[in-house]
This record gives sequence, C-alpha cells and structure tokens, in this order.
Amino acid sequence: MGQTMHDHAATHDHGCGGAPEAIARAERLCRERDLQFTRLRRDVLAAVAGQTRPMGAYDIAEALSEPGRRVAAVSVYRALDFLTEHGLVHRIASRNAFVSCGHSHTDGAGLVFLICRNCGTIDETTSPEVEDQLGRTLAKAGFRPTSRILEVEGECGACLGRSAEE
Amino acid sequence: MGQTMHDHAATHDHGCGGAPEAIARAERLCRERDLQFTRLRRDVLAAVAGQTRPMGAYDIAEALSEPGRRVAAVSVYRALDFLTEHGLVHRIASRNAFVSCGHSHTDGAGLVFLICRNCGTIDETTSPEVEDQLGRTLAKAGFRPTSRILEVEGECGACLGRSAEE
DNA sequence: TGTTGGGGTGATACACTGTAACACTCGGGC
DNA sequence: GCCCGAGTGTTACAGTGTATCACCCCAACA
Repeated sequence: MGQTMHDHAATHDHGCGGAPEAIARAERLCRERDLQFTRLRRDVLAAVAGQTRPMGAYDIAEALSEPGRRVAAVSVYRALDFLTEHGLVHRIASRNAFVSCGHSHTDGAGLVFLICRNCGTIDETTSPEVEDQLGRTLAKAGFRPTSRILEVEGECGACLGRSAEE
Repeated sequence: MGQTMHDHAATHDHGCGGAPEAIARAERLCRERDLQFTRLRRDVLAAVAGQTRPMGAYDIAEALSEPGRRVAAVSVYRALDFLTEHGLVHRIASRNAFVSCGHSHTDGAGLVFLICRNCGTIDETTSPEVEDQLGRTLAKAGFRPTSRILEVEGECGACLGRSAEE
C-alpha cells in the first residue's frame, strides 16, 4: 500500500501474526457461529490485518478497489460493522480508524490500545489489573458499564529505543 | 438550551455547578496564564457547561447563533481548541462531542468519563487507582504515554434507580 | 500620528467520516 | 417456478473537521 517506513512491522507483530492468521481465526469463528465469511468481509479483514497502523474506511475502500472492481465506502462500513460486532477488528475512536484484533479474544474486556504518535503503529494489550480497578471505580459510582474504550497515545518502545541510540 | 427532559440535571450536577462556576473558573485561569477569554470563548464554554449531555460543535454553533449574529462552526472549533487545550472542556471521542470539565483540574490525569446510554448525561470522575495500574501496564509495555482517553458507556445510577422502581 | 504585526474572528470552500434508501443478486426452501 | 432473506452495489446526503484568505482590533513602537 504505497507505504514506506514500517519495515519493523515484522518485528513488532503484536501477537497477531498478520493477515493470514487473522483470516484463519475469522474463518474458524464464523464456522462455529454459523456466520457468512464472505469475500468482501475477508478482503476488508485482510486489508486491516496487513497493517499495524489503523486504516480509515475510505483507505480500505481504495485499497480494495482495482480496475474492474470498485468497492464503495458503504460496503466497507457494513463489513466493518460485521467484523467489529464479532470482535475481529476494533475501532479506534480517537482516530476514526480500524485495526484488526490481535487476541484470540476471550470477551473483549480490559483492552488497552497503545497508539504511537511517532510511527503510528497501534499495539493492543489487556490489563486485568486496570480492568479490576476500573470495575471497582464504576461500582462505587453506581454505574453499570456495557462497553468501554481505553486508548493511550504516546511513544512506543521501538521509537523510544530508536531515538535513544542517536 | 431549548431542551426538555433534563430537569434532573440540577440533582446530578457532577460537581461543576453549571455554567456560572465554569466561567468563573475559566476567567481566573485565563488571568493567571495571561490568556484572552474572549466573548466567543466564553459563549462556547457557557453553552457546553449549560448541558450535562455532550454537545457537537455544530449544535453549539446553532445554539449561539441568533438573528444578527451567525456563529460558524469553524469559529466554534477554534474556541473549542482553545478550551480543550487549557483543560476547560473535554472532547468525548466516542461521540464526537464536548463537555465542560467538572474538576478544578489538577493536571488532567486519571479522568474517566461515564456516558449513560439511556439519558445521555456524562459524568466525570478520576480514579488514581486505575491511573496507577495503567501506568504500571504501560511501563511494562515500554510505552511512554502523553495522553489517554477512557470512556465507559452504560447506565448511570439515576437511570438504574428509576428503572428499578417500576 | 502613522504603521506594523500578531491574535482572534468571519466567511467560503473543501475533505473526511458515516448513514439512509433503494435496487439488484444469489442461494435456499417451498 | 416463486418467495424470502442476507449480502452487496449505487446514489445521495448528513455530520464532522480543516484549509485558506480577508478583516478587525489593539498594542507596540518609530
């Protein structure tokens, strides 16, 4: 995708292993739940999973379009709706963009997104401790949560190391 | 403004005390830091602080416009940039909307937004414990944070109580 | 007094993000 | 064959945010 500068993506890899693994996982999940893993959904997932940086819906549409096939943004949104609904991709609210999910995904709880403001990559971790404390805080406030987003912006370890060695 | 259905806002009030307090705080802060608290900025802050629900930039523009004065969204965005930069209002990323800050604001750390999916009000709390655990998690990941957003959607205490008594 | 320069604002235009509505296809069941 | 539902294509549009330029005001300063 006409992109330089993320050769280190292979070293990073946040546990997802890239597009093939993500697709295999999705196929399995759709079989289990009797869902349709159509070509469009597969292609959208592949496009997102092939990047460590978040992709906008229109980026995806453009990436999938080629002479002979024009993928409209609407279709991409529908596919993304499906994929997010089943936890295969996540929406990054602070960027209006999407990343493929790295975890074998127990239940979507306690997710933390680490967004590097330098290289743009997004890492995904979970923290039961944070989740635990947050649950306590919410209970104290008398608030019953249904979903939560936790996104941190800053500098990732790779970029910190790179700037330190200069 | 021109809004029904939030009569309970007075009972809620999340510690901010409404628009007058928010404006007094802003005036003080701007004096201290030698910043200009212009009419537009004051009006935008007043509009946002007068609501417990988040307002979109275009809502604000419309609320401030009247025969004889037309406030363009662009101007609102500029005022909002100023206000968020100095911690007087916060952006709710999951809603593309803005709320006035309720805290006398030490440093913007550890903020948690509680968004009620029923009544739409937004409460704001801080949790040092969550903050602490999150800091630990980030350190473990080798990530240096510069900003973070933590937004929880669910049902607020008031709505839970109201639905329970039926 | 004039003028110069910067911050704030107004206005228009535009890019990006997301949704509504409707038509079409395709496959399965009757 | 017909119907029906899910998925997709297409167009149009609403909502969100930014770029750009012109203007005003006011303070600084010659």
